Parts: sequence; structure tokens; C-alpha cells
Amino acid sequence: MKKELVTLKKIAQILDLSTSTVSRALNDHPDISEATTKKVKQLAQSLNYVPNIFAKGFRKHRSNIIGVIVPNITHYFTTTMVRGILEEAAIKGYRVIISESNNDVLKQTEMLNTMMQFGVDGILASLTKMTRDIDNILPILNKVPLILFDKVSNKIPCTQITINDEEAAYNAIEHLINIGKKRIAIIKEREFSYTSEKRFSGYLKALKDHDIEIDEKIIISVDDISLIQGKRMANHLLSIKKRPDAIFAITDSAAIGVIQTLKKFNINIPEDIAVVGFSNSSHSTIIEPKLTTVDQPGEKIGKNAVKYLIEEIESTTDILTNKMIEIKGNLIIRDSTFKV
Amino acid sequence: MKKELVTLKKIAQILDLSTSTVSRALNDHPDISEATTKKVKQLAQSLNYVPNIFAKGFRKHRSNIIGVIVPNITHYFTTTMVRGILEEAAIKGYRVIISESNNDVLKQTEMLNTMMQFGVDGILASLTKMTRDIDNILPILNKVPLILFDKVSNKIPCTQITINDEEAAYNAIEHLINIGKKRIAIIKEREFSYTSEKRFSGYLKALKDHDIEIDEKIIISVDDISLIQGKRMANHLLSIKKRPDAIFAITDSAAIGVIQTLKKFNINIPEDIAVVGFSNSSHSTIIEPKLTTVDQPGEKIGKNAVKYLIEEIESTTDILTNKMIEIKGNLIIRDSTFKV
DNA sequence: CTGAAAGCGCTTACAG
DNA sequence: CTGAAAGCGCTTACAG
Repeated sequence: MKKELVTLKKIAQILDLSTSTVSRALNDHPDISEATTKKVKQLAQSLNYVPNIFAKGFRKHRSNIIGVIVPNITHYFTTTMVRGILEEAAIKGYRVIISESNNDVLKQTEMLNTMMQFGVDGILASLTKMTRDIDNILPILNKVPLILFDKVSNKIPCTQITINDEEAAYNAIEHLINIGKKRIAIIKEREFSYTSEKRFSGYLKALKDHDIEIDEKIIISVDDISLIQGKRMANHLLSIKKRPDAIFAITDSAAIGVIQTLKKFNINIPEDIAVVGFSNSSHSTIIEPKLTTVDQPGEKIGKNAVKYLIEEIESTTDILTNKMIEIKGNLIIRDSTFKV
Repeated sequence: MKKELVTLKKIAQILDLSTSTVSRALNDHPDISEATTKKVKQLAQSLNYVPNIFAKGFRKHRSNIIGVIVPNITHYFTTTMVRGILEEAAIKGYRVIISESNNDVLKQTEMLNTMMQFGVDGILASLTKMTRDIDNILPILNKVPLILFDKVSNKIPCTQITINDEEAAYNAIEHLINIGKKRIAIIKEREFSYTSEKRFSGYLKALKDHDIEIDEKIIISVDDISLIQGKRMANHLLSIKKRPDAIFAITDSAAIGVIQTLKKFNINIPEDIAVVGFSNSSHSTIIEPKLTTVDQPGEKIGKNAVKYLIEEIESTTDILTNKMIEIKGNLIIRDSTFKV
């Protein structure tokens, strides 16, 4: 599988120059005369010269590789973020290595270490659900820039990029209030999750601002915010005395479970009970009625994550940056809350 | 961001050994005494030594990186294959670089080249739709092992991994015949696509084997096999004189478009018209009625692709392998063809 | 404007 | 069983 390699040395020999000069010419060093530079570049091109990335990386202590860790790559929203990451990284001349933690904290730590060892220039991570044990992550910060996106944790002192969960949830609830709903349930995560808490506080705030009583009975926490749990919790909410007239599920999958259950009991959506999700997953337009939800601009999040990361990689200062960046998500109103 | 690096040299100094010995010990070279090996490994561990991957890659002309190119990373099925690739690669000690071609042939070529230049040990590619121009891809074959998966092309002499499209389509059609359908339409791709053609020939074969007349009028070819085209073609199929009593769409998204249109016209599924898709996308259980479809074992395809690729990478012979590997996909029967 | 030389951290044929 | 030495291909401080 070996090929006769074209190296700087070879080019230098042909042109009767030194490898130093050839190297400099190829890198547009100002010291080299235009004529030489041109000559070198031409030959390099015609010989199809490609620099040996390893020699280069070895020399410069730079890999131009970004490591990305996500809990689950099969989630649509995740793929849109990954797409943004790939695009932006390509533009900036970086390659992207991806790993999936499968929501396993141990695996996540292992992957962070492998990536470090592999010489990535920086890491972009979306954390597993129960990343309580920050101890495994903190050491990374001293070695390589780390930026968290989507599933973040304010316990880790680094730049974090999310969507404006609180505000978006607030808007979603306000929309429900505007269409006349007065008893709005929420299905959120039990485990501490930055995202879930933010959405919950948006919920609380909106209710308070509109003087709507907060009722613990319709604040539902689940371990695993899935379609199945959505179904289960909808069943539960239907069984309580004072039924809600709207359900806000903090993920689309749970919201879809809710809709499926409501339909099973022939409850009119949105007249009897309106439903709102979060994510604008591709399912949200397949389910009937189509789901009102918050569109999360995944690509934008991905692109921004790369931008901030490269900024840190290429920065000369060693100061730990600790920005909180919020990308705006928009409420998309569909039939599950408002029929035309 | 620099850290005091632990190198072979440092370990050697501390232990009063040569770097050669340390290197050998760490690599379990049989020449080195057990005692020394143990001593070296212990110190390496306690110093948290990690080999410099670039020095290693540089030395060995090996990156242990696999390049992966897919047309669209947001497709659920693609992500399942990617998951398989990531898993298998991790097991084998390879890292994975991913690129998205966005179904753009030019971008695809560019990416193949960047990957080559980047020193990947091998490439796994799922081709863009209209990869007619093989000329850009052939040169790769001389430089680095290439394996095609899912979207393959028999014009390129390399190992190819797909699911058993023809057989699976055959089974799908046979199922429709078994439930009493006699006039089965197909919605396939107009552009030459290996996958589409295979599924089409499975369709033809099944009809022939069951002595069912083949009618060009219900063989529909579209440019872009999407949900919208599914809707459009369902409309068309409803407009023709002798309506079909079943529709086989070669992708789930088109099948879902078909269902949505049939429902709009209050056509009973499956009694009046049954619908079958292909992929077992996550949408297929969200749509109502739930879609009968072919489950494509994406992870298995991904894992196999990696296995064959690594085999070629690590093989010493230069022979171009040209295997066609088919992974079996199973028909999943749901409400769109058969109600219990 | 150009070149000689050192060195990045590792592996490995060669020697003992 | 261990070591000295060369070399992978590149960049860069130093010298001229």
C-alpha cells in the first residue's frame, strides 16, 4: 500500500534548493523571493505534493483535530449539531473525531482520555445525563480547551453553549396561556439536568408572571424523559381529579407519547388538552396532530461551539474562559395547541 | 496550554535505561526481561505516560484513523451505521473522522482528498446519489483501502457492503401478495441508484414468481425519493383508472408521504390500499397506521464495514479485494399492511 | 534572500 | 537481554 512519497527533500533536490527554503516557500514565508516561491509551488503542485501531516503535527504539537463526544448520535437534534460542527471545522481547517458515550459516564471519561492521548487540539462535549462526578473531567481542562454544548454542567468551569431553555420554555407556556389554558402540567426530568431545570424555571416564571397557581400535582418528574414515559405520565395526568388542560413535555419524544395516549382516550387535542414539546424533532410533523414545539437550531449551536473552541485553541493566553452562550430557539406553533 | 511531557527519554533517565529498552518494554517486546518490562510499565503508569501519537504515526506511517464519508448525517439510518462504525473502530483501536458530503459530488471528491492528505489509514464511504464520475474516486484505490457501504457502486472495484435489497424487497412484495394484494405499485428512484435498482428487481421478481402482471403505469420513478414526492406520487396513483391496491415505496419517507395522502382522501389502509416502506426509520412507528417496512441493521453494516476495512489496512498483500457483502434486513409487519 | 543544522518523540536494524 | 545510532519529514532559530 506504500506510495513513493513526495517530500520537501525531493522537491529541494530537483530545484537545487535546501529543504528549508522549500518549506518556507510552501508556507509563504516573507523572506523567500517571489520567484522562488512560485517555482517551488508550481513543482509541488505538479508532483502532487502533500505535506506529511504527522511530521507536521509532530513538529508543531498540533493535530488540527477536534474531538467531539455526544451521548447518542442517533438523536436527530444531535446530528444537526454534529452537522454544524463538521461544517465549521472544515471551514477552519480542522478535522473532527467523534465518539459516542451512550450515556455511560465511565465510557465518557475513557473517551475524554483517549482523545487527549490522541492529541486532539480541543474537545467539544455534550455530557451524559448523570455526570455528577466532575472529578474525571476537571483534569482535562488543564491540558486542552474544552467546551460543553447542549448537555452542559455549570459545575465545570469552561465555556458552555446551550439554547435559551428558560426563555424558550417561558414563551411556550405563555403561548398556552394566550390560547386560554389555565392548568398547565409539565413533564420534566427528575435527575438534575441543567437543561431540564432551566426549562422548568421558565415554566414557573411564566405561570407566576400570569398569576396562575402552581400545583405540585401536575409537575411531573421522570427518570428518563422518553416516549414511553410520556405515555405513562399522560395516563397518570388523566387519572388525577383536576385534569390539566395543557401538557408541556420538556422533550418532543415525551410529548409524542403524551399525544398517543390522549388519542387513545379520544381526548381532543388541543381543545381538551393542548400539548407542547421541545426540540422540533422530525417526529413532530409526522405525529397527528402536528406538535407545537421549540425549534432548536442545532447547526448554529454546533458552529458556535467550534468557533469558540478554535478561539481558545489558537489563543495564546492561558486564562480559562467561562462564557455562557445561549442560542435562541423559536416556538413553532402547530396543531397540538392551535388549530386554524 | 503546554504541559511538561512525559517521554520515553524521561522514563529511561529515571530508570537508567536506554530509550530503546523503554520503548520495547512498553510494547511488550519479547527480548526484554520480565523484570524490566514490569518496572518500566509501572513507572510509565505512575507518571501518566502517554505515547506521542504523532511521533508514533510519523515513525510508523500509520495514523490509526479511519475516514468516513456519508451523504447526510441527519438520516436516522445513517446514524445507526455510524454508531456501528464508532463502536467497532474503538474496539480495534482506531479513531474515526467523519465528513458529510451533503450529496454533493464535488464536495465528496474534495473530502476524499482531504482525508487522504490527512493520512487516514483507510476510508469508508457511502456515496452521493449521482456518483457517475468514478474518475475522481479510482485514484484513491491505489493509495489507501476504500470500502463502500449502503450507497455503493459496482463500478468501483472495491469491497461493498449493503443490505440484501433485492431479497428484502422480494419478501416485502411477497407479503403483500400473501395478504391478497394483486395490483402492487412501486415508487422508486429515477436516477441510477444501486439500491433502488436492486429493490426494483426484487419487486419484479416477486411479481413474476407469482404470475402477477407487471404494469408500467404503476411503476413510478422519481428524482428525489422524499416524503413530498411520496405525497405527490400517491396523488398520481389515485388519479389513474385502475388504482393499485398496494404501494411499495423504496424508502420510509416516501411511504409516509403516501400514507398521509391516502388518509387525506379517507382511503382505508391497508384494506383499500396497503403501504410498505423500507428502512424501519423511527418515523415508521409514529405515523398511523404504523408502517410495515424493512428493518436495516445499520449497526451491523457499520461494524462489518470497519472489520473489512481494517482487514485490508492490516493486510500485507496489495491485491484489490472486491467482495460484495450483504447484511440481512428483515421485514417488519405493522398496521399499514396487516391489522390484527 | 538562502542554507546548515538541530530537534520534535518514537521505533528498529544492528551490534554486542 | 540491552544500548547506540539512525531516521521518519518537517520547521525554525541561527548564521551569513
